[in-house]
Order: sequence, then C-alpha cells, then structure tokens
Amino acid sequence: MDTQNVKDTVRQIFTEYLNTNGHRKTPERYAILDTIYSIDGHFDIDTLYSLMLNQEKFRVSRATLYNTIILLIDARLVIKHQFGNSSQYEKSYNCNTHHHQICTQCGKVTEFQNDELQSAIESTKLSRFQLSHYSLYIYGMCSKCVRAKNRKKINNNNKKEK
Amino acid sequence: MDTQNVKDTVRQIFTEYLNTNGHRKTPERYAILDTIYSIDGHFDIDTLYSLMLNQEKFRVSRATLYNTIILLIDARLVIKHQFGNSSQYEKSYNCNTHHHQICTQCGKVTEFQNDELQSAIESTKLSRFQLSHYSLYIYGMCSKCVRAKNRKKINNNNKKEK
DNA sequence: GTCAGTGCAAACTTTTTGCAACTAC
DNA sequence: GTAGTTGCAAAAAGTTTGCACTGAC
Repeated sequence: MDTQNVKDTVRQIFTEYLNTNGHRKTPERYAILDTIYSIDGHFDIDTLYSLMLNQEKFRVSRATLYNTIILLIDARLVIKHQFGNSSQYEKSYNCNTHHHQICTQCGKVTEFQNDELQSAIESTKLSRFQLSHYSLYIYGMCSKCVRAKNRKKINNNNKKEK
Repeated sequence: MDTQNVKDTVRQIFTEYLNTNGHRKTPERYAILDTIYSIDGHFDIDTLYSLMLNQEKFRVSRATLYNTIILLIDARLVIKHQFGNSSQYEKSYNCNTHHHQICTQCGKVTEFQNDELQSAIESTKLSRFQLSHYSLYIYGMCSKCVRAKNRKKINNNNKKEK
C-alpha cells in the first residue's frame, strides 16, 4: 500500500471512530493525523508541533496535539512509547511490528524485527484482558558504550594500583 | 533466600560495583539500597522519599535519590519502568522475571509470568548489543473498562437514533 | 443555537542543575 | 587536603488545566 492510500484509509478509520464515540470531525484532527502518517519512526509532541508549524498548512496548539493524540491512540492509529524523558509516539496502521533495543548508557534506540518473538508474544493467552498492542524493550549496552566503559574501569584500576 | 540474606548480598554487589567504578561508599547510598529492597513491587521516587522520611533511619534528599538510583540501575540491582507519568522502579536481584499488562483506560498494571515467553525473549540473538534486562508491556483493556466502554457506545448510538 | 473543541497562558509535576557545605578516601 | 557527594532551591522540561472564543453539528 502506498503512502497516499494509507493516509486515506486511516482517515476513514478515524472518521468511523469519531462517529462511533460521538466526537466532532474538526480540520485540526485530520491535519494532525495526516502529519503523523507522514512521519517515519518515532516522534514526540514537540517535534510534531514544530513540524506542523513549518508546514504552514495548519497551526494547532500543543494542547490540541495532546488531546488529539489520546483519541488516535484509542482509535489504534498511534501507539505511545515511554523511553527517555518525553513520551514518544509512532503511527501504527499498516506498520511492521518491531521491537526496541535501548542502550542504557547513551539512550540510542534501535528497532529490530523477529518473527519468532512476535508470534510467541501474540500467542500468549491473557486472562480477562483484551489485547490492543504491546512493546518489548530490550535494555543493555551498545558495542560503543561497552568499549567506553571498559576503558573507564581500566583507568580506575590503574589509579588504585599507584 | 530470605529477605535479610538478599539484603546482605545486594549490599556486597553494590560495594563491589562502587569500588570497580571509583565511587564512594556513602551511608546514604546503602540506606537507599536497603529501603528499596524492603519494598515489594513498583515504587516511584516520591514514594521512596516519603518512606525514607517516615522510617527516620536516614533522611536523604530527592536529588540524592535520583543520583543513587542511576548507580543502582547501572549495577543491575534496580530496573526502571515508564508507564504512567512518573518513572517507576523495582528491585531486580533475586526476583522472578515477569511481564506487565497495562490497561490503556484506567492505567492499572498487572504482572504475570510466562516461562515460554521468557525463554523466547532470552534466546533472541542480538547483534552488537550486551543485553542487561528487558521489559514487555502488553497494552489493552481490562474487562472492567471493556464493559464501561461498551455501555458508552450504546449510549451514543441511542442518541443518534433519536 | 448549543456545546464540544481550540488556543493561550498559567499551573502543576517530575526531573535536572548549580552551588555551598560536607565527608569518604 | 581533595574531590566526589549531598542538600537545597531554582530551573527546566513535559503535560495538564481553566477559561474565553470558535465553529461543527
């Protein structure tokens, strides 16, 4: 499915969602949905805000962004992550499921796919719970930080020996 | 292993960690470690702060709590979660691995264990990455919120039909 | 016309930072 | 004695809230 097709489809899904839940169909909401589906990968509210400002298509306030994104999450069109300080968001319709590898030292986030893992998680039986989505965060150190840390340890040992 | 044994062991691990990394062994740090290992389940900085105040054993500032907890995470004695608004922490030595089920409506967090899932995650091969720990968050709606939401939808449909 | 939704600014919460005082080494 | 730590208070960062105005229905 190409980008325009996806955008049309999610707009439809959103319209249905707004109808079903008795919300109004404002231009702000559609502009936000559209912008989000133009972004690849993660973004935070601030990034989205600047992006929409620069586009000059539609100016929306941060408050509206926060409000709308709650609806989009509820409509299953966006998912929310919480690594680092600010919440990160991501479009979720027609996107490959992926997992996240996070370096505890430098904070770098890498995505990876693993079908076995995915099916193991999806086949898990949950009691009294309607699954909507999931996030797997794998924490550790990237090779770069492992090396940096080893150097530091060696320095400390040298100091002690003096 | 009983609680006192665990506390002694983690104190040793922490001492080694502080030595290896050239940090000082302050009484504040050990008091914090001790308090954390008295808590079952999740806690946030504010809870830990009040807890330590009430104990009257040792008064530490929030700044020190933030500083120390970074060391404890690095020493693999504590893990950090980020659901909800504030960061949640949890002791991690000698604890069963568990996964988290989070209701997107009411925010309720339930823990569950699943050995198959655990081994699937732990056997995943990661390139250029030294795994330290991981968190699996499963989002969805708890049975209570599913029912509440259905009632709301029915109400909206009724309104439209009038 | 009505009320949900918006923008703005202020308030609030959580976390970080700068600095003087303290203390582990 | 020195430099890593602490406590405090101020600042920063992210998010929520109150209120007047707007526009979708």
